[in-house]
Amino acid sequence: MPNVEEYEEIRMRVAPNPNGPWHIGHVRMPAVIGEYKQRHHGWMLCRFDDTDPETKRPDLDAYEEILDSIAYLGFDPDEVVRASDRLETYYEHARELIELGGAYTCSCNGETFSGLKNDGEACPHREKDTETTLSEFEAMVDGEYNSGEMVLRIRTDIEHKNPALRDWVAFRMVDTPHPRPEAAGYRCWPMLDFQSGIDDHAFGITHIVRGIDLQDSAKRQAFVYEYFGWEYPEIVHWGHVQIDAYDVAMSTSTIKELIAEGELDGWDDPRAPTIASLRRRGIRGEAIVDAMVELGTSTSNVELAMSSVYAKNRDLIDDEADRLFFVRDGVEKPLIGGPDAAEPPVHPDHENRGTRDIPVGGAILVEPDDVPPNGKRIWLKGYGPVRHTRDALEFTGEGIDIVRNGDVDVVHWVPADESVPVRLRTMDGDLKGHAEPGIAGYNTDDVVQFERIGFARIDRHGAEETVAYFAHP
RNA sequence: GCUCGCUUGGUGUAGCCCGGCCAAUCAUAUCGGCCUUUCGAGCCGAUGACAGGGGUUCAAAUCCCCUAGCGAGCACCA
Repeated sequence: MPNVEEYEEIRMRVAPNPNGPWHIGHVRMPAVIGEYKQRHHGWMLCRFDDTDPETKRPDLDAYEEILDSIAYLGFDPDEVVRASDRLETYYEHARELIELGGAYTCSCNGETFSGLKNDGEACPHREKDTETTLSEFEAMVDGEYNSGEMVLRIRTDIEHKNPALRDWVAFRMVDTPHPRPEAAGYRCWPMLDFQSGIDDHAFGITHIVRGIDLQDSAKRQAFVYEYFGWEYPEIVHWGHVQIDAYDVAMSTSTIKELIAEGELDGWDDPRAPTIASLRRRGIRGEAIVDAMVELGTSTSNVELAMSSVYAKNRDLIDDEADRLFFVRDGVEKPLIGGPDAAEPPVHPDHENRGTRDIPVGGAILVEPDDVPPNGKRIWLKGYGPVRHTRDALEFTGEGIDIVRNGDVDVVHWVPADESVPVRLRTMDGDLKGHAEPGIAGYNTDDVVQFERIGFARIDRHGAEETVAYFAHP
């Protein structure tokens, strides 16, 4: 953040549009702001920029879902507001701005004005007197126009060399009522650049972070700040984030469509690049925050490697995740000789957590790739060495040296009779298999490590099967 | 078309404002070794980058110019 030493308190805001649950890209803002707040005793506002009841229509559930996502990341905004509660404030500022000669009402249609603007020519409404503008604006506020009939424009510089800054729209009419009952009566809505500009000043925001798509916003808002004699906050623009490892596009509307079409089970489908999905997979918010913070705030577009998130998460959960065996597509083999049970450790780094006692029975399941060729040995982890003879595995009783010498692979296994059917949901689809009986003792939200496969979160124990979500290797 | 911005290894990042300490930092990734009854973790090692070209300077990743590539805005979306 630039010039932090010049402020007593760094005040930042995250300004989501509540038009759906968050995907991974959305959390970059709260992650970075939240992290900064914690490091430098900053202040965080969550302001819902819900000023478009029509094309980016707010989703009433999203307000809470977004706050929930922020909490999941580990942050707590100091204040939460909704722009749709603050219309009167925006109107007041608009009136003041009109008095200052900074705005005028305009009834040009979009195409007409666009043409004039691109030629650097003013429209006839620009020279209206203040009284007319004021009364027309009140008529806008009172809802006397229909959508498209009248807007309030900021008077900037109609010949500005950057056409994007010329006399932009501050308020427009929207016929569709806002979904929030409290705001449903309003028809005259501010545009983002106006609303956001007013609010950033009203809340004493010192540092704004936003995407490069809003590069021109500050330049537009600067005209308003100039009229009011305000000082513009410090600003950081950053590029877009892409996430590798996902087939599904990171776009609220795309995900929404895929869910509607049944391609995805919901917002928490493991294949969806959403916060709900990561959460269900047992990935900690902190891991996401760390990875996001590492991306920095460069203006170029960046790609977040999920492996980076996984590495962070592994650090966080490895120590407490108990070990379990899970065999995918098990091949059943009779087991001849050897002990009746195995006692592998609950966690190899923490002997004091004890052992898992796995009954062996007369046969076990191993993964197809782990079945050794006839006559060759494998070491059943936590149990001992066996040799593949004809169609069975025969206990040989050799010492661990055969593994140390590199001759024998160590593989995981489960008893054929007493194992639990498990469906492991992954980004690449569901895997069926069997886990050792001890899995029944874990509850929803527990994160375990399936040895030689990876970490997973226990989702539920159903009548037919236990469901787990795969986090990462 | 007009305007604004960006470009450091596979990925991300530090450095760039205020040129030398940068034969370029750290992380992740990949590969190899040690350790290990797992995947992981740990320890050790390796791989690998200043978009290209000019200029200024004793000295350029850093300043200037050009080229290329990428991105954004020019909405009564956020």
